[in-house]
Amino acid sequence: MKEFAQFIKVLGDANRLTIIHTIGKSSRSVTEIIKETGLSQTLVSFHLRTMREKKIVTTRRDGPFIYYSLTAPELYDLIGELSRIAGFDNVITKATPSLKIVNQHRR
Amino acid sequence: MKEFAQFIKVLGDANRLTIIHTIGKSSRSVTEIIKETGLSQTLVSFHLRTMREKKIVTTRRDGPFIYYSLTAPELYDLIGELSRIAGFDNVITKATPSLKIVNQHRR
DNA sequence: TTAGAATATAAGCAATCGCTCATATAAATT
DNA sequence: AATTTATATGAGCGATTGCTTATATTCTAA
Repeated sequence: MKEFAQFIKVLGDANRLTIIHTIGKSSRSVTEIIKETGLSQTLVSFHLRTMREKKIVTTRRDGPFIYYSLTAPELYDLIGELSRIAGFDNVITKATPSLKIVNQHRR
Repeated sequence: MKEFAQFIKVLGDANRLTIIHTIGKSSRSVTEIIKETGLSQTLVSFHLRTMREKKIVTTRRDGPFIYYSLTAPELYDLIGELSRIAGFDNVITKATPSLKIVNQHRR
């Protein structure tokens, strides 16, 4: 039970949900995730690690790129279902990551 | 998105999942929850509050008792689904507090 | 073999979380 | 009215989380 709770807890973060949304339909490289979410490289790698450790995502290397995808693709729709019954009108499939770019910091 | 993430985060706690399991099929008073989960009164009330605030549970008063139930009953099965696809063999519908000890030894 | 991309990791810190203790409120019983 | 039962709440705490900064690793190309 504790283990399952931790699995859910990892899902319960806005940035990680954004990443899940990004890789949900088909796998994406880290660079692509960074571009599409507007999150910093370090932050994306940071979150990918914790999701990797909980087996939420898996990786495949292709040359210099590492592609991330959901370990269980059904998870994507299930989160959509969850947002629906929780009264959030399917956040996961609607979320617009482009809005985040505004919040980004300059280097 | 942030709001939805917080909703999920509240689900990601072993004691709260235990409580959800307890009230999942039909509503239970706080006293019943305490008995069935083995958690302290204060801890149960504490968790019920955070679930109330996130609208995960709702209450109905009957005399001195306050009965708690899931705001969206489908949540119960959905969590079961989630545990299944996450590879936890439907923790929510199987785990009773007494079984928790057993499950720790298995696996 | 060096440079430059792509990605990961460790350390440190503020914010949040989960819990307990003590106390408060509300309804039922006497 | 006083007591008992049922439930809620606030304050304080150690633990965990999410983030950033700085640095490391891995791969490709020149």
